[in-house]
Amino acid sequence: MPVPKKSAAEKPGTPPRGPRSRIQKRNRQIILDAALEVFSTHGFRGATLDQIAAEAGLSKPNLLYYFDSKDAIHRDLLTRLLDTWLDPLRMLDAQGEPQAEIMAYMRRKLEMARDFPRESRLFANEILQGAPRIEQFIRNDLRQLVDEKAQLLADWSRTGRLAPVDPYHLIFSIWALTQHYADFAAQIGMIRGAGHDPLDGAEPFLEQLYTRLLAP
Amino acid sequence: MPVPKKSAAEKPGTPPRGPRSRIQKRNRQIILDAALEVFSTHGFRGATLDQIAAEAGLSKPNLLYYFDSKDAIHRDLLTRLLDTWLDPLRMLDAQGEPQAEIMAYMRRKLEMARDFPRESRLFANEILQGAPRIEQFIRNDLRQLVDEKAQLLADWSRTGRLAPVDPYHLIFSIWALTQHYADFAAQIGMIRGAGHDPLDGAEPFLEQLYTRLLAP
DNA sequence: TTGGTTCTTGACTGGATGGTCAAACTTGAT
DNA sequence: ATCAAGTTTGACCATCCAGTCAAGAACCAA
Repeated sequence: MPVPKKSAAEKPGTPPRGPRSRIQKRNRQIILDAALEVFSTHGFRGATLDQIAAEAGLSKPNLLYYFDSKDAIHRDLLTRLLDTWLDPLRMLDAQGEPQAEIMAYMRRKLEMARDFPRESRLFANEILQGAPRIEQFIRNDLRQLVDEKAQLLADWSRTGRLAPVDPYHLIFSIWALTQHYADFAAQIGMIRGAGHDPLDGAEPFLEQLYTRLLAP
Repeated sequence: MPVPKKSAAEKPGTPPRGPRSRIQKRNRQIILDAALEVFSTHGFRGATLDQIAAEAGLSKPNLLYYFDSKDAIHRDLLTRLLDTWLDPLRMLDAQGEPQAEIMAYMRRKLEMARDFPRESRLFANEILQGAPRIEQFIRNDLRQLVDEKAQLLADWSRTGRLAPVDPYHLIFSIWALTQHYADFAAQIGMIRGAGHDPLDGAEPFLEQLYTRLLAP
């Protein structure tokens, strides 16, 4: 009577589900980092597993030991991104001073463009393709949050604490301006010259722009 | 002694160079239109000739009868785009009234986002990938034009006809805001709901924004 | 109608690409 | 040191994809 092995993964080739080993953690992170680099510049279909493997310094079968498929890597990246993508807007505080709150929101978004340009480009690529993989996220989570904050902005305008301004376009304008510095960094860099940080002077300009717009 | 044929193209399979037949003109246009649709949503590497052929309602070999390669189609699209991409900024007139000139420039860019969203996304895709195919255009033509107009804006600011404002970031902000309505139309559409034109209300908002910024 | 030219396409090729697999190597608990 | 589990990879496969080719269909001037 053969003793059933207690061991092993449920499916062959599937890494253990529970707590991951040091190696698991390290290599998953290396792969995600490499994949972010490649997906964010070439888009999903334009990226290849060989490119990602080369970037990660691992073999292609090794990649597929840690992730089930190219799609799984991409899905993982997007999921992690969306988790934090909404935070800056969530922090817009109804109890705060309207102009200061909006300025702080703009500054948080600008920081994300500075610190996570690859994530920004990954997101931009997804939207350019019509957002096929994050449609539900946008229609549900993002839309609800924007509606809620737009309501808050409208209230602020109505009570005279903020200039009368279209709240949706105000939010869109912050997205447009801050993301531009990440997504179009290549263009800005080529125009401003090599020795120039693309974001130099961006914050003062945006402060000037929104200070003038928002004063009641 | 065989009489040399005067006829035929220089290379077999190469369409005639000179004046194109009706069919040539029509099919080239159909192909470019289909390719614009596909390239602008999937990027160069993410697009396939089969997709373009299906979109155009032609067979793949037929595509390659009119264009030498996938690359040639893409290059043709970019070339046509760049030809007109700079016009709105070129029209910024040193003789005009500063605020009105900038407003008119913003309006021209917004019109392009409305009328040519696919071209805008084609350009965005190219920049996201690091602008490999249009680097020379950006470093030379675009950079020179921007430097020249930034100089003009700086002069306007110095002589008090315009608020003191960073001229480069002023131009970038117009690019960012207007392109956003084309490139992120999918996102805006999902947030604002189905029955909504993404560009509704954009122009009044942008006028308000720049009116407040630019007043001396 | 005729005959040369232009246009169209089914069938194909070579190389890239996502993914599989079994064998080999490494690690770490005992 | 031992060995079972976890990790790595060379070789391989099926499919996709850009591009070719030769033969046939449509066009048009005489």
